Amino acid sequence: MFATASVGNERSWRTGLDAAQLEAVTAGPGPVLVIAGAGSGKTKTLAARVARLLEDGADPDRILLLTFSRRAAKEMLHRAGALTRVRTARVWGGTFHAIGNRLLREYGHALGLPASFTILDAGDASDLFGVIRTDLGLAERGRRFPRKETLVDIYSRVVNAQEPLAQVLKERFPWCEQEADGIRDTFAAYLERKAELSVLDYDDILLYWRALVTDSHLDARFDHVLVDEYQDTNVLQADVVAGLVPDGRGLFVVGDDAQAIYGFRAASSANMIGFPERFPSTALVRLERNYRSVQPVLDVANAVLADAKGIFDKELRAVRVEHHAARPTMGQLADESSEAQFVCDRVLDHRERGVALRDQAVLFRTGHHSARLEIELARRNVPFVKYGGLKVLETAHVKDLVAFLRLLENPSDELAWHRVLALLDGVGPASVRRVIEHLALPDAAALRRFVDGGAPVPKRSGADLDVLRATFAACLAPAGDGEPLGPAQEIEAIRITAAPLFEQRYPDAAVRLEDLHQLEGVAASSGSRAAFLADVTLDPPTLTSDLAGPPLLDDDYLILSTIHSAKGGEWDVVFLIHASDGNVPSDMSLSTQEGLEEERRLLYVAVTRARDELYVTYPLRYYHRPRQLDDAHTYGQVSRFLQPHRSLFEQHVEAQPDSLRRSEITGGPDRVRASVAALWS
DNA sequence: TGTAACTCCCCTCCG
DNA sequence: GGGAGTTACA
Repeated sequence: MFATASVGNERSWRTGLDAAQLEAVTAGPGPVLVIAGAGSGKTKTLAARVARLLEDGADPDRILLLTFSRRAAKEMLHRAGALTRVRTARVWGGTFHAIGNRLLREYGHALGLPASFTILDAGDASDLFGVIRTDLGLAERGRRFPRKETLVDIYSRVVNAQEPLAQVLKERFPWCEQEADGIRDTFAAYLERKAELSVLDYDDILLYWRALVTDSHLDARFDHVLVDEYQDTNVLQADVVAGLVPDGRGLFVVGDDAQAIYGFRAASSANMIGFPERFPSTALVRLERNYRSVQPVLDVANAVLADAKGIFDKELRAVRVEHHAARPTMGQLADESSEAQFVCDRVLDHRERGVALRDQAVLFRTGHHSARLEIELARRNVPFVKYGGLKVLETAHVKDLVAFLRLLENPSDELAWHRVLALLDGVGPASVRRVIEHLALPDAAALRRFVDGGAPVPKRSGADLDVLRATFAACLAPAGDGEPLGPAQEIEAIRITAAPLFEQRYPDAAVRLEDLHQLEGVAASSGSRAAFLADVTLDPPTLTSDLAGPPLLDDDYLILSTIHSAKGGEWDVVFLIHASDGNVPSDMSLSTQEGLEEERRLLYVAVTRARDELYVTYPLRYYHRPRQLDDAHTYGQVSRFLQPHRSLFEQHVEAQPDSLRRSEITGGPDRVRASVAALWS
């Protein structure tokens, strides 16, 4: 359908490209490294490159486009499709994890991987570490063995950065160093248990994929590999890429070291900086003209980056000529409620003046920073979608549902049994263990036997047990015509039959069951149960149903997003809220210089999302004061990265409410007075 | 012995 | 607000 765009209006991939973009698009087969500043037409360039390759006769099934979100891949292929008559449907596009998953299902047998494996999300992985931690007797009283979440973090760091455990402990988890032996044991047990359960975690997908491209002797699967956001790849991902195209022929990567914001996931812009050395014949192209923002916005971005360390010199210059472009606004609000109201008011103002809601975005450092705003938006009936933050998969009831589905997929999945059986009133870890022993896992027929014969649970759990058996029975027994149920129908059956279990567990069961209802739609588009489970693990939909409700397709809605999830996005009007020191930079990142620098780049990413107007706001006062680790930072004061550059903003200072007593001002009255006084001195 | 109830503590970013 | 750890009860 997109191909029609070119009919009668001969649009080709060359249309509207500037010299540098054209150079990148037409550069030889590769290796090509494109260093693309913010707003320099990176997406357009990648899309045009794909279109050009297709027009030159490349086989779409042998083109791979790796991005950081499924959304980005979709958008790029959509745009490529509009630039050529060749169909883009068969081009491979997606995240490293999604593509890795797909390839491992197809070729994993070459590595001896089981045909069907399930994927552990971060929560499952930490549950497994919790079990191991207890089994090995490391959770005993009075002992300060790392928490299961910490174990996952350490493990993931070791794997993703490919650093020895001792080094990781020393540099990043010094308080765990004396437990190194125990940690080593848990890691060994973790590997064993994953193999027994036929599960892979997120890191395994990359590890096995790398093994697939480096150790096995499969012929090259792709002729062209294009990678977006290359500055945010880690060692493992860079190895995968290099393995896909060993001599770099066909490789095209795009990145911006000033936008490297995934250090916590072991990403390193060293991959990008070192690219020309790894691939000596690299053609280097720089995209430097900013087409996105007006100059006053770029002035702020440049100021933020000017103080950065270890970044190539960059000075963003606006191509757009807007003589009356306003300066960005810095809003100092009395408290979080005022901030939410301020943002709502301005959003609605802009809409009145013709800027659709979907051309506006509100960005923040962490998922819960939007809580106040979400309530205010819901109160005023302003529809919104939120990216980032809590994912549906991380909520208890959805994990329950997924556990049901995982058992239907793989009846030997012990972790899923744990979760499902724990729904029964009166059943705890001990009963679960008994049931699992009774079921004699692994056994493909275990679920059938459970439905037919029950299981040893305490007497008072009997009624609940019957509900559970009935639920599985409803999923196993095809309705009437013998056609097996699809994933959506299974969810429906679980939601309805197991409703009593959810109702006794969750006081707000009605809302949660409605969430499950919503998931039926997602499942319906996934095709198979296995595909749905992979989708929901690798590309979890964000949770929106609780307040404003999921916007209807084609509806106009405001975008709420963490800064991380906003990467690659752009909007006419951008609000950055909670821009206080301690939030941006986050107080958790202050201990190291590299952490601090990453926070600076994060702010840079946020600022450069704005086309026309930028608002940076922060509340003077938090009623629930964020914790303060030391005196090096305060809340209620604007980010240290912006403090010296206040003159680049219009100032909006809200009067303090009468109820605000001097002693209550976060950060101390003197500092606040000084920051206010700085406005007119 | 195992579960429920209670208390305390800590809270990032993502696939 | 939720998870981990501890105590009280069946």
